[in-house]
Amino acid sequence: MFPMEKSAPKVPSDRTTRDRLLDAAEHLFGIHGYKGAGMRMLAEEAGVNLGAATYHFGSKDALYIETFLRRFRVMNAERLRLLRESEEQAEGKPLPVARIVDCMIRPLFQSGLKHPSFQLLLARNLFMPPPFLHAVIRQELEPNIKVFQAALLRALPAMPDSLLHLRTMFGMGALLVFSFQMAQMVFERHATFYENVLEEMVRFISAGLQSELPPSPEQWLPFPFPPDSESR
Amino acid sequence: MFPMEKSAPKVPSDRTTRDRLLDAAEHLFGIHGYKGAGMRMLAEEAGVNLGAATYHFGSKDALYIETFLRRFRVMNAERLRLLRESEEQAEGKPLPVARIVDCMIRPLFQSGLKHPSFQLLLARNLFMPPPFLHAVIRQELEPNIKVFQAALLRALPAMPDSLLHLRTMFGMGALLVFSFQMAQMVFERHATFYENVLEEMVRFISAGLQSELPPSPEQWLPFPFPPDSESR
DNA sequence: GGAACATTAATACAAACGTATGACTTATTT
DNA sequence: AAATAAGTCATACGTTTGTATTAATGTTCC
Repeated sequence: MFPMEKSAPKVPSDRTTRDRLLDAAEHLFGIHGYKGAGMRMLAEEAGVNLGAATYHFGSKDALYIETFLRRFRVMNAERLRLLRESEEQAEGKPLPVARIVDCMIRPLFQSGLKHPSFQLLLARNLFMPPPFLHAVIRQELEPNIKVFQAALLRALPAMPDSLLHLRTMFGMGALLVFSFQMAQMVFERHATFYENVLEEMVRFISAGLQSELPPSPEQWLPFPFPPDSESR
Repeated sequence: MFPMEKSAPKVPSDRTTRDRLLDAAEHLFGIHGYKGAGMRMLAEEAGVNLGAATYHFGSKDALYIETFLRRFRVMNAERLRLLRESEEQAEGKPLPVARIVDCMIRPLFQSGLKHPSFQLLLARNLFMPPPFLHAVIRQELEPNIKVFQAALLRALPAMPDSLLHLRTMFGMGALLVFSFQMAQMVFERHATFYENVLEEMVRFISAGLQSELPPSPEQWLPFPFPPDSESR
């Protein structure tokens, strides 16, 4: 029933079918969304048989999750790596806000230039993940968010937690929507000076984060990220 | 074949079936998206027959468009009204950036409190509209964007067009994603001090828009809004 | 009151969906 | 070389999809 139930030394065999399926899934799920891309469509684009998908992944959901995590994990790891590297260079001193934001954003830009389809998929899923993905994303993203929040709090000691949380979410929104648009530009081969755009985005978000504190004490509930859409 | 081909003085009759269908569509399309909500689901929630949808709207696409435009139009009109009102009060002097941003954002907050389902629908469609909606949105949004861009340019005369355009887009992104999350909070009856959040968002976006100009001349292509997803 | 129309209702249809199955071919192992 | 496993393939099943069709029921006006 399942591909490697016993023995199976190192998944040596395919390396083609399975990966071609993943690539096709990344591409088509990114463009059409989870509901918009059917298994037959994927199989055709990948040039494999319809049954191959069920064989290698078990179900559409599982394929979707795997497609998403494949790059999401390395992107998050890269984010942490950059931040740690910066903090080592700073030798104990709190990092400037812009630097922290840069560490957060840069991997997304880099990944977007190499894998625009994934960037579409990513934006889709951070915005409105299908229900079965929601927990996965949260679990994968949570440690990341914690670390960056902590770094920002060190850089902005006067800012209340809840306010920073809200502002971070605004920044995420700007980043998210923009990355979606950028992916389509990359897709259409509209080469642009993305380094400039990245700098500009860092400036925008940093300015927002550092803007003056509100006169009245802020009062609101925490907004979860990402929100779960299909829940109702 | 069609409901009011001739005579048909004033569409007097229903006022129930048709509107119940629109309400159900707003609710379910908002939550599940275009692909996620089927005609039978809508009919059941509205408490009407399946055929009624085809009869009153012709097709699923048409129903979707009408559901979207019903509130989108009045929201945009309200935006323009607020801006014009502010400009009259200013008597020729350029408005402060924060004021312009407020006029842009406030109607969305108000609408979100009254019609959270529509807010979900709106965020969905501004982010990744189904292909058949793309042109509609663009046409409806274009004059609005022009007016606000002009007002911002008057407030920020030193800023190059392309930079303002990019920063505006960042702001849109923050607004968009947040409105999606807010809608779900409203849904779950988590009453919060939304006026505070609104102020905070105005502050964030205004700070981003007014942040220092880049040292090097910016160079990039214009990013379209909204981007068309399904196009590839 | 009956003709003309507007609306609702029940049912049918072809297409697309995700998944399951069993036969066939290729690899790997002993 | 035989045997076992891994992978590929064509095909089929049961749902669900959006829409079309046709009959039944209200409603309106002369």
